[in-house]
Amino acid sequence: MAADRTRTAILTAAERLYAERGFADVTMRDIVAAADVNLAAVNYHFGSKDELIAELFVTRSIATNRERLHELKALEEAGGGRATPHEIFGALVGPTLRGCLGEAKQRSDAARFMIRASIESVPPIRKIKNREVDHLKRFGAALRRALPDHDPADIFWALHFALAMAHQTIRDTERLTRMSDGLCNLDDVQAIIDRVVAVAVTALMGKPTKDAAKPRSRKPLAV
Amino acid sequence: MAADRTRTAILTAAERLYAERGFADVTMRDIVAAADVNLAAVNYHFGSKDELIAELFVTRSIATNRERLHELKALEEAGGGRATPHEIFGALVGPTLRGCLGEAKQRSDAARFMIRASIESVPPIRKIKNREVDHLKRFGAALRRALPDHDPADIFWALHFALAMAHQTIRDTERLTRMSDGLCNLDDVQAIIDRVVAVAVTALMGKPTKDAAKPRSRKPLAV
DNA sequence: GATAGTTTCATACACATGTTTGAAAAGCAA
DNA sequence: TTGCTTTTCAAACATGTGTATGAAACTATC
Repeated sequence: MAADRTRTAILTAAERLYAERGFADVTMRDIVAAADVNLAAVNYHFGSKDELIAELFVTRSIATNRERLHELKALEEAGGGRATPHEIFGALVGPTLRGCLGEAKQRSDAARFMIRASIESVPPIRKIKNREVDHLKRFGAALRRALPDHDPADIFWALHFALAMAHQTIRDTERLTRMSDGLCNLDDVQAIIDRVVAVAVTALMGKPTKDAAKPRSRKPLAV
Repeated sequence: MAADRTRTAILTAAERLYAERGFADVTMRDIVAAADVNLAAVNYHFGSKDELIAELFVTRSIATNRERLHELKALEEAGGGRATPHEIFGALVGPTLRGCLGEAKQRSDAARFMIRASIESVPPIRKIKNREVDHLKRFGAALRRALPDHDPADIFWALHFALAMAHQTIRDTERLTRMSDGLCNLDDVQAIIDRVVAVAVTALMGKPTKDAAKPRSRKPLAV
C-alpha cells in the first residue's frame, strides 16, 4: 500500500535531516518538505514528533547494538570463546567510526543520527537510552573474560574512555584539524580506529614510563 | 547605579540555568523569573537573547583560558621553562574537571556552563568558538617543547583525546556509574584527573604490550 | 461499480517564544 | 524643585511550532 511509502519517506528524510542538522534545527515542516508528503502525515503515521524520533532511535539503537555484538561474537568464536582487548574495543568503536567518518559509500545517516542522539539529549530519547547501558555491560563482560586479573573499575574506565575518544573524534573533527593545522589525518578511518583502540588498550595494559609521566607535584594550583 | 544590579542578576541567573538545564530548555522568561527582573530587561541590557549568551560565553571563555594558561605557565617556570607532559595535561583538564565534578564548594556554574556551551552548539557561540583553537595550540606547543622528538600529529591526537575523556566524564557520569554498577568512583576528582592525565600521557609515551594489544587481524568484519 | 476503510490534503488552532512598545518610575544634575 | 536621562514595567506583538480537523482522494473487498 502507498501508506508504507509515506511512512518510509518520512523516516528516511527525518533521519537524514536530524543527522545533518541536529534535532533542534529541524522542524516537522522541514521533514515533510524533504519527504515530499503532507504535514499531517507525521501525526497520522507516528502520533507525534516525539514518537517519530523515538521510533527512529529504537530502530537504529537495536541495529547498532546488533552490529557491534555480531562483530564481538564472531571475534570471540574465532578466538576460542575469548577475544583480545584490541578486538573488543574495535568491535565497540569500529562500526560507528566507520559509519560517521568513512568514505561516502560507507558513511550512513544511521550512524550520524545515533551520534546526534547521544549528543543532543532530547526528551523522547533520554527515556529509552537506559538500554544502552546493558549493551555496554556486555563489552565490559567480554573484557573481564579477556583480562580476568584486572580491576573491573579500570576496565569500565577504559570502556568509557574508548567511547569518549571515538565520540569526540566524530563530533569535533574540525577542531582537531584546525588545532593540528591539518597534521592529523582524518581520512583514514581504519587508522583512527586503530589509534583509539590502541590508546584504550594501552590505558588498560601498559603503564606510563615512570620518569616522563610522574608529576613533580600533584597538588593543583590555586586558581 | 541599580542598572548594574539588574545586569548582573541576569547574567548570574542565566549562567546557572544554562549550566543546569542546557540552552534549549531555558527561556527568557525562566531567566527573568530566576533573576527577579522584568522580561524586557534582557533586551534592554543585552540587545537580544543571543547577545546575552555570547557575552556569557566570551567572559567565561577568557577566564577559563586564563586559568589554564596560568597553571601551565607556573608549572613551566617551576620546571625551568619546561613542564612535563603530565603537568601539561593536568593544566588542560584539571580546572574544568574540578569545576564540574568537584565538591560543592569547588564546583562552579561557570565550568558547567562552558561544558554546556561545548556540547550544545548554539549559533551565537559557534561563531566565537574559533578562539579556542588558538588556545589549544599553546598546549600543543608546550607538549612539543616537552617532547621534541615526538611526532606532532601524535601530540595533537593526545590533546584531542585528553579533552575527549575529560569532557565525556563530565557529560555522562551517570552512564559510567550505571555501566560499572557503581564501581567507578566519581567523588574523588583528583583521582579522575590523574586517570585522564595518565591515559593521555601513556598514549603519548608508552606502547602497549605487544602480545595483548596486537589484533589477530586488522581487517574489519563485513557488516 | 458500490461501499467501507484508509490515507492524503489544505487549513486552522493553540501555544510558547523572543521582541517591541509606550508609559511609569527612579536617578541625577542644575 | 525642575528637567532630563536612564531604567523598569505590564502588556501586546509577530512569528514559528506541533497538533487537530474535516473534507477529499484513494484503495480494496464484495
